[in-house]
Amino acid sequence: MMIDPGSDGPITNCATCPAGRASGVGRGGRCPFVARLRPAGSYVYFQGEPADVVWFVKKGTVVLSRSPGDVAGEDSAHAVRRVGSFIGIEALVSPTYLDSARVTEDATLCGTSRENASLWLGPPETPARITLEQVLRASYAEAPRAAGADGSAVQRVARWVLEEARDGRAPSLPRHIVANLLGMVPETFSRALAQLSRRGAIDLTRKLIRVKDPDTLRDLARG
Amino acid sequence: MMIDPGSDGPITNCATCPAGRASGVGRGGRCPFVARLRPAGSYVYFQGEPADVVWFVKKGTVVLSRSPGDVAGEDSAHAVRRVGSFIGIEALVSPTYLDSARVTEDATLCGTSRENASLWLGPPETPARITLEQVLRASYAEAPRAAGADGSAVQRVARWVLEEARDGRAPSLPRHIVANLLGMVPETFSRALAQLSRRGAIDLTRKLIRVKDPDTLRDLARG
DNA sequence: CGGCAATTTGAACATTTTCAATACGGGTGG
DNA sequence: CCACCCGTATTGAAAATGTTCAAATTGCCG
Repeated sequence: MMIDPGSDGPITNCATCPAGRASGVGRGGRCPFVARLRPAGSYVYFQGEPADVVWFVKKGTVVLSRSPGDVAGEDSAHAVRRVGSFIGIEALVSPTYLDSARVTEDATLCGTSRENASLWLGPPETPARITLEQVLRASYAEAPRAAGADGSAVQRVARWVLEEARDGRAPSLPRHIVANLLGMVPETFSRALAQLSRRGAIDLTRKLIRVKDPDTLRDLARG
Repeated sequence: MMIDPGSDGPITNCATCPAGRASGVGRGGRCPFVARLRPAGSYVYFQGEPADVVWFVKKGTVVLSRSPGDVAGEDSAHAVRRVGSFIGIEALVSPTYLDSARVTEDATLCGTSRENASLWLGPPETPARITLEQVLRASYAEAPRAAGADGSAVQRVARWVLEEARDGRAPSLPRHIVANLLGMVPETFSRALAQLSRRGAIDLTRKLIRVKDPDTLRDLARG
């Protein structure tokens, strides 16, 4: 399907590739990324696999999808990556891939191991690197938001409680904001919380949510 | 509202701050970021304003929200940023802020101008910087997805068509993937497209979507 | 103690999803 | 070159889910 023709300008040459240029290709530098062809329909990696390779898209289109919890069917795409994007870059901050990547248009991808990517990025503790890592962590922490896209209100709320309670966070956020974050109106949020409470998964007062029965909660989160 | 107490560990000292350490504070370095106090309820910046300052959260909580199109009311929060996060970091890749940032828990924020931040990050065209910039661009390109959170199916689809057609992109994505991206089932996507076509906003064939009347389309996107 | 704002509850309403059936288009083999 | 087949996209009607609007409740603060 197309929306007006319009071309996507594949990158064919390391000298015109941002990664290549940053590596100093042509000025004696060497780029650690090596190109591979991937046909439309193939998967580059799956959610949950060890994140061993970082990729860069030189040509084609890749769709990222994430399924709440475990390994994915092919549900819930959440982003499209085209020429000039890194994919699997979460390898820098996560031991496993956080989503699955599927080629939807024949692609040329340049890949390199996590170690080489890390070397390539230069010393840790430099401003650019800590910033990069923080930004990556922040993007991928938005997992709940991605999960928010699908599932019933009760499931999303259950997932959110699980997620937030896991690291003992104390959001102190007004309910209507949380509701918003989860993509629902405050009334719906309230009802969902009430249901979680009715089923015995949480203890609920107006000011505090406490996990009472994590297993039940997990069940409710699953559906 | 809380989910179990649990502390948030504010950063009180530049020597324990990632940004401070990366700047070499204590080893003769100097961190360009300077601290400011912000009370709960205040806004740090608004969507659409010139993005002149990059912030780092040392204490407190900030909620990011984005409204499709123009300047925001306080609708549709889409992310929470806590201690250790950068906010307004889109300043590096965008002339204006892409969302509004509102403090929800008294905060200490360290800020510095875009220029200083850029200096601080080191020379452009280094691997870490081009990677950072690419990742930022990718995160913020997910705007359509954020917009996806609210509005009716027809509105979201209209917005998507507008967005994709704007830069002449040719996604060639299967419909069920696009539908997914927009947070709806393929059937709903199909119906929405049919409606857009019925109202004369687009030309629709099974394989191609062409914008026929951008104004009508914009109206439909607005609601 | 009274008033205010946030939250919860209820019932009608609107939208989206579901499930099932049909149409379309591209590719294959005759 | 055409008929047939298969997977994708579309349409229809019923059911589920979330939203809206209005009213009642709760906790906080003066």
